[in-house]
Parts: sequence; C-alpha cells; structure tokens
Amino acid sequence: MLTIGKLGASAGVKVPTIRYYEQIGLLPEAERSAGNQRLYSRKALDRLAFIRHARDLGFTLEAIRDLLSLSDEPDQSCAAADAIAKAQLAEVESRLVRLTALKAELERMVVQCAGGRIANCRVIEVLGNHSLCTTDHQHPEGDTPA
Amino acid sequence: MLTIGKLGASAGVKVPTIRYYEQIGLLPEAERSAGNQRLYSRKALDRLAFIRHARDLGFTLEAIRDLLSLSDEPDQSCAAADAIAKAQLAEVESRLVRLTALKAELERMVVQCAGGRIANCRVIEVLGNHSLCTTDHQHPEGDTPA
DNA sequence: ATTGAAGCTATAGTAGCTATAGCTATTAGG
DNA sequence: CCTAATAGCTATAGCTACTATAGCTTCAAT
Repeated sequence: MLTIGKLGASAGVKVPTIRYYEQIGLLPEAERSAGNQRLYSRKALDRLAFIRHARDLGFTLEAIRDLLSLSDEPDQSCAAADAIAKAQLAEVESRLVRLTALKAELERMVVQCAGGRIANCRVIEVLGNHSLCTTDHQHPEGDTPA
Repeated sequence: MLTIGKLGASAGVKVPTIRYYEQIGLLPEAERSAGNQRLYSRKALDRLAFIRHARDLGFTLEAIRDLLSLSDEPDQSCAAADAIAKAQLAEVESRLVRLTALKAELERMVVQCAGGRIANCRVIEVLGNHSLCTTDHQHPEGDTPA
C-alpha cells in the first residue's frame, strides 16, 4: 500500500491533485490507515496513471470520467471510447490550425517591428487594426489548452 | 456615443465581458447617461478592438494591460512591446510543438482501434500505458489556449 | 522524547470569462 | 400616453482544473 505522497510521485501527480480527483469522484475514496491517512493499492496507481496520461493528451476530466467507466466494462463495444478519442483528435487538429495562423500573424508583427518609438511600432499598430492582418486568426475559446 | 450593447456588437465582444474589463481596470470607467447607463466614445471602441484583437492572438490580459499602457506613450521605445510579442510568439511555438506530438499520438491511438470490445481497445490500452507511446507528449499547462 | 516531514480538512485563489437574479431605463408600437 | 419588450444596471455565483494557504495531526527517524 502506498501513501498519497508515494502515489503522487509514482504517477507524476501532485498530492493536492489526487485529493481533488477523489473529491470530484474521479478516483474512489481511498482506504484509510489507523491514523486516517489515505492508502492506495497498485490498482489505484494504474487508475491515476491512466488519468494522468489522458490529461497529458488533453482529454478533459469529463472525457476521462467516461473513458474510465468504459474501461471498467471490458465486454462493451469500444465504439464509445473510439468516439471520444476521435473527438479529441478533431479538437487538437482544429487548435493546430488556429495556432498556426496565430504564429504566422505574430511572426509578421515581430519581424516588421523596426525597433523605434511606440508611435511607429508595428506591434501596437497591428493590434489596433485587424485589417493589417493577413490571416483570419481566432483563438479557440473555452477549452483545455493541450 | 454608443451604448454598451452597440459597443459590444461593434467590437465583437459580449456585454458582460466589457463590464468585466472595466471592473478589472482594463477599460477606464465609462461615462454614464442620466439614467446611469454606460456611454462609450469612438476612442473606447478603438481600445476595446485592440483588446479583442490581442486576445484573439492569444495574449493574456496581463500582457494586454502592458501593451495598452505602452500604446498610451507614443514616444517611448517599442522594445517592450516587441518583447511581449516575441514572448507570445515563443509561447505559441512551443504549444504548436506539443500539440503536434499530441496529434500524432492521438492518431496512432485512433487508427489502431479495431472497433472490437473494450478489452482489446487500443485507445483504452494506450491511455493505461504510456510506454505504448512513441512521442514524448505533454500538454502545455496553465496558459491560455490560443 | 523530540523534531521535521508528510498527512489531514476546509477554504480561497488562479484566468477569463459566463450565467443568474432581481431590479431600472429606454424605446417602439398601438 | 401607456404598455410591453428590450436593454441596461449591480451583485453574486459558477465554470475548468487545479494550486495555495492556514492550522491542525500523524508518522518516521534520531
């Protein structure tokens, strides 16, 4: 059995984050020692590593919740899991497109800055006037960064 | 003079967002009509458009605060503005790198899913076992998504 | 026995908004 | 002129996914 600190170190997750996952029901309530400290099994480590890995791939906690309950039913079709992964892929792809446009625009801004006074600064000027942009950039709002 | 609704429509910013920007001091306190409603000048529209554009390019509100105060001093050197833009570009570039790795990994997962039972689902399997990954993906944490 | 690290709970804070409740002001139509 | 719809107002709470803090207890080592 692992203490919460060891568990966190093993899975690469901070201790408060583990408690947070328990609080929101992503991890089951841990067993407790005589002194009321959480104790974790190897199975708990697997589950946490799963969560960590999915987070690294940018899945939301909601998606992870679904993936976890799917993984608890090995006989079910994996179509649902596949759909979640595909949605995440689509999300990442669309973010890549927009980020690429952003990068191009920022590069243009930075390159054009001649290093003079603010009054002539291309950075400030472009920010104040979208029509100076070449691309139709727009940031992806309201979703996870990954 | 524009009402807050017209201003928002002109700049592509929602009304509560404008009030929020005022609240955090990004926009100055608006003049008020006899009936206590906010009234905005053309100058306010320019400022809001600037903010909107910078947000679209992924700048944080903190960075925008700095850019705005720089733009208020036309005689200053634009080195600081340039530095902020360069930092944002670097941020976007590093996010692009990580997102690209994520995309590759997600594609691998999705392609390998044969559409059978969860027990054999590649998606679930890969999530549970990072060593099945080829890339060293890791999501960019704690920053704006754009 | 004592000290330091690690654990506990509960609460608040982070970014950048968005939503809600409950009110008042303005405007268009009849 | 009156009314009803729309737009505005304030204040507060909620969102994601944590992170930080305060003030306490337990544990491991010396």
